[in-house]
Amino acid sequence: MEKYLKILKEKGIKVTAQRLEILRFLDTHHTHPSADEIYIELKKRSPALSKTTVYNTIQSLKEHGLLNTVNVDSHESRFDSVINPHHHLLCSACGNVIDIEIECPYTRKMLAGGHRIDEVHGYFKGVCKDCLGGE
Amino acid sequence: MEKYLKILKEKGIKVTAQRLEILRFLDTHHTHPSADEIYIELKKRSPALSKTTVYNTIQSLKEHGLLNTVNVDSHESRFDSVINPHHHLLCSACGNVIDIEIECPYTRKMLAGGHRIDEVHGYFKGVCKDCLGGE
DNA sequence: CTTCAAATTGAAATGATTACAATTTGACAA
DNA sequence: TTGTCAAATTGTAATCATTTCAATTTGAAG
Ligand SMILES: [Mn+2]
Ligand SMILES: [Mn+2]
Ligand SMILES: [Zn+2]
Ligand SMILES: [Zn+2]
Repeated sequence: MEKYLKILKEKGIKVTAQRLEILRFLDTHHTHPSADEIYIELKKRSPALSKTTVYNTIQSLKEHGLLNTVNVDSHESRFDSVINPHHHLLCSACGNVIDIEIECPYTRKMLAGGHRIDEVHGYFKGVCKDCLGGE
Repeated sequence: MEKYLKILKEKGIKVTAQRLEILRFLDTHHTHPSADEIYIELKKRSPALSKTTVYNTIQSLKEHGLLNTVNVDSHESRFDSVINPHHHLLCSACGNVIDIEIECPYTRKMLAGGHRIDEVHGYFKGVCKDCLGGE
């Protein structure tokens, strides 16, 4: 509650009820939701919410470094308020996007072949541990 | 010419003029073109070409392992007939997609945290060597 | 309380991709 | 060579995520 208000104020982002709700949702649901999933869920408690506001807020939070976009699924973007560098797996069985914490040396930003690297995205496609029916 | 005909026959893909042209274009232009770029370019010499055919052919070639999709640019897919595993950089200055040949241990498919990995995609965003104006 | 730039809203536009039905074509056999 | 037919091609229309836009509302400052 106060936590999100504080985050917005620290970043100098104007505080609105919609931004607080979206920020809270992302912070309490680490499921890498799409814009539509955020919209559907929050509209239950805030029926006046507009999908445009979801997109606007996502962009604002992204510009201030409070969330990252996950494009492992090419047909829609997903969003992640966990901003420490990590990779993602899209499970073709359950559709979930799962965090992959691997020690890839390129997880941290650096130079590769003379190019300047600003962002690193590691995307895997496969079948998650749970769907494999493992022990 | 004969090269592409041979490739299609070996894979058991029915040979058509459109498939030969698209395959040749991808093999001679390693620029990671979008479906629209392939369409625009080939339509110059084959005015009857349909964009649907470009999409259909891309899917067919992909299913037979003759091309990969590059989704470093979230708003449109790009295509690559170089099928050995490698990563990609999207330059925010010139818009080009450049191959990144790095020794990431996850370039080859393997298991990570109990999940089964079928595809590995490494996407970088930044500014390419040429646009940096470096020596 | 007033003010006003910024945020929100809903509707319309955009743009990549897919679905579909009619037409054409490639491979094969007569 | 010709006939056949499943598969490929084509153009149009539909889909769907995302963006644009103008009107309305709201948060923060004074
Ligand atoms: Mn994540
Ligand atoms: Mn490539
Ligand atoms: Zn799964
Ligand atoms: Zn460049």
